[in-house]
Amino acid sequence: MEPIDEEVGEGRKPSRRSTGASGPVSTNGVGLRDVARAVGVSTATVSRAINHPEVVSRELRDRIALAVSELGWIPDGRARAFTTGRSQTIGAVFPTLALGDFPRAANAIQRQLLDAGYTLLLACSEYDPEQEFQQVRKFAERGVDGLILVGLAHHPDLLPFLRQRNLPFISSFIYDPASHGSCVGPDNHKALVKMTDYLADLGHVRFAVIAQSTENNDRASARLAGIKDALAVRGLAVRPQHLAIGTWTIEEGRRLFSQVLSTHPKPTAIICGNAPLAVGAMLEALATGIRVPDDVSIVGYDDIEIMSHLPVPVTTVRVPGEEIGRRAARLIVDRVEQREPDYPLESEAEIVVRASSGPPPVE
Amino acid sequence: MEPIDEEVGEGRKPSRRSTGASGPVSTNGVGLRDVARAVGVSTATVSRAINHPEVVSRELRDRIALAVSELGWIPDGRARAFTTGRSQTIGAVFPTLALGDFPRAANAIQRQLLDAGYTLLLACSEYDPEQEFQQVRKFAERGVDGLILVGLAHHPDLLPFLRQRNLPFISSFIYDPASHGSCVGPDNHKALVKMTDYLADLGHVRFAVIAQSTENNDRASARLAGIKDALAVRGLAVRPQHLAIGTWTIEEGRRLFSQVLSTHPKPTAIICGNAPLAVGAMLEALATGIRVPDDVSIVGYDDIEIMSHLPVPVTTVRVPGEEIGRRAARLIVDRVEQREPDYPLESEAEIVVRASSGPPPVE
DNA sequence: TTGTAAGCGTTATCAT
DNA sequence: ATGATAACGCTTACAA
Repeated sequence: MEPIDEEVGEGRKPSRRSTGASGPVSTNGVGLRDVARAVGVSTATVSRAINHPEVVSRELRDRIALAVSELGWIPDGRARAFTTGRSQTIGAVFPTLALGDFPRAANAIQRQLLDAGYTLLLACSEYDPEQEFQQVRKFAERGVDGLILVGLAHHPDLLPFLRQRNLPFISSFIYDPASHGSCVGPDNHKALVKMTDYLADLGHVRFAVIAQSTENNDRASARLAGIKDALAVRGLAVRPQHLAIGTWTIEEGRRLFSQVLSTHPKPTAIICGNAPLAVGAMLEALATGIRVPDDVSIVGYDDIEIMSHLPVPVTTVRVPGEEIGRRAARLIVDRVEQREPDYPLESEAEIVVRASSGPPPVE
Repeated sequence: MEPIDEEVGEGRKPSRRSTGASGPVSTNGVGLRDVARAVGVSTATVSRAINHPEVVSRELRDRIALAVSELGWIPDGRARAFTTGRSQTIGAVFPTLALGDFPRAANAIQRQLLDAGYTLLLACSEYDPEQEFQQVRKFAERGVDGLILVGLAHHPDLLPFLRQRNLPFISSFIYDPASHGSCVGPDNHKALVKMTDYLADLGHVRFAVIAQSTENNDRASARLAGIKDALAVRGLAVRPQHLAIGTWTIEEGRRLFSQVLSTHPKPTAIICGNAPLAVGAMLEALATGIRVPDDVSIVGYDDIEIMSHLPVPVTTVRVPGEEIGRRAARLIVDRVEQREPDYPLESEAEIVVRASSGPPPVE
């Protein structure tokens, strides 16, 4: 009844490559063929039973499922990716994992992707467009189905590259309505307008800003612009000596804080461009006996846990990192699978008012 | 001179799959064939020119290189992975990215892998062996060449699974000489023996421990055991009411700190099992007017930046996360490529003494 | 509902 | 040094 390939198929021609146990292939040795042979059906049927169960008869489906688990067959993702042209893999390039909401978001992305049947490839650019591009090329070579980037500013060759290869991508941690639905995140500019307005409404007029470099960082730029624009509306501006640019460490925050506070006239409100800078500023104030908010108000960006626990809890912009991550993952998957997103892409950045901000000191 | 396949090869049989521009294939359309045709050589030669340049004549190599860049050919990683059985991909499963040295290590792994020509697949287990196993299976399906895990305690089916599929893996953030060179990290037990000895030598006898659950976490277990063993040597022990188990948030640290400090007799030294717990303990002490180290000494684990910047800088165990990450990456690559590691696998955990620890108060 | 067989892009063997 | 070609494991159009 099934003498079909008794000789042809029995000992599937020994591949020249299968060098035995030490060979590169980790596919366990059992393939679709083996399952098919065990059940006495064709590989096509087994494949269908796996990928389109509804189209295979119940009885066969069960026997196949049994054989699969008995033989311990696991689909070979490499072969699958090869034949289908899909790797079920998404690449993400973050500036770093050691800052603000990035770790949270990365986590959320990965979980969400898992649910959608995808796996996350992760890399960091260290805020260097060159590195980002390199990572993206690497990912493209690896055959990712889509990419999650951070921000909209990239290496000049990056977008052409992606376009040419027809590789879907989205930008995260930024929102720009102009970008036809491929952005997910907060409107950084708006967020800092809000924050600045809040401080100005308290009566502040001399603002200092300590922030990370805006070079290659459109989120940071947008935030700085938000501050300047909000001030401009009121006829205010940040004096040059009140603008200090640095990195994203606590130490830097301390340094820049004392730097801007050693000017005359002193600023009465200090806006920090990221969480470590804010923490550093706060701790430096504490250490040097500067009273917050009586002498100076300090506000930050990113609501990481420490912000609310410092001796003087810090007013900050809360960016919903997890939500952004989840949405970024959904969005890229939807684009890859040619579905329209049916959820909001702009994440509300919220001002969390805590004890570190108050009216300016009376002069 | 080259009429060879004027008709056979000219229009490579239109694949039934090439559905045109919207197809799933993002391989840009240009394949090795096209390069070969353009140069007038066989695909084999082009392949060789790419992978074993030394075996191709200089002249041809150059012409091929030219054609490659002109046509914008990029190797199709999926096809490559398929034929070679190697995906040049390493999977890593971390408990979380939002704790201690994990982000740093993940970063370092990724960089190091890049240098070695590999790409990182990253996932989180949330300290759940079930999730970890699921992620590992996913990675195996995706065809990773090797795995970086954290710790030695895993789902019971995990190791058999990896062994059966002959998939190389290493354990990180832990050191166990017994595990024939597949571990890289600090000896957690030894580290806390050191720390406990340090405190005991200062004169402490009543130790409290606030730490995360040791369930499914052999690093945490080892640390706890280290404390207990070091104390036992001196005939000391942690009283039940001085042992508080929780998670890894600052808030939890505050809660557990006040919990153990509300006992009688009070502990004079508090060992915190991770960084957020230590930060929380420190901030709670500060907030409630408990003097550190005069009333109580507080020590932590992991030397994240905030530790040295709190109003009272925290004595802690410094684990070289970046070094661990780099070594983990090198080690797994070496195993995959069947090389012997020629660098140390044990990372020294160092006690960083700061102001938060001192002699116990005189009674 | 199931089987047959082509084809995915690359690598590597073998022959030249 | 180079070319012809099989093979990798799976999916899917088409035939039955």
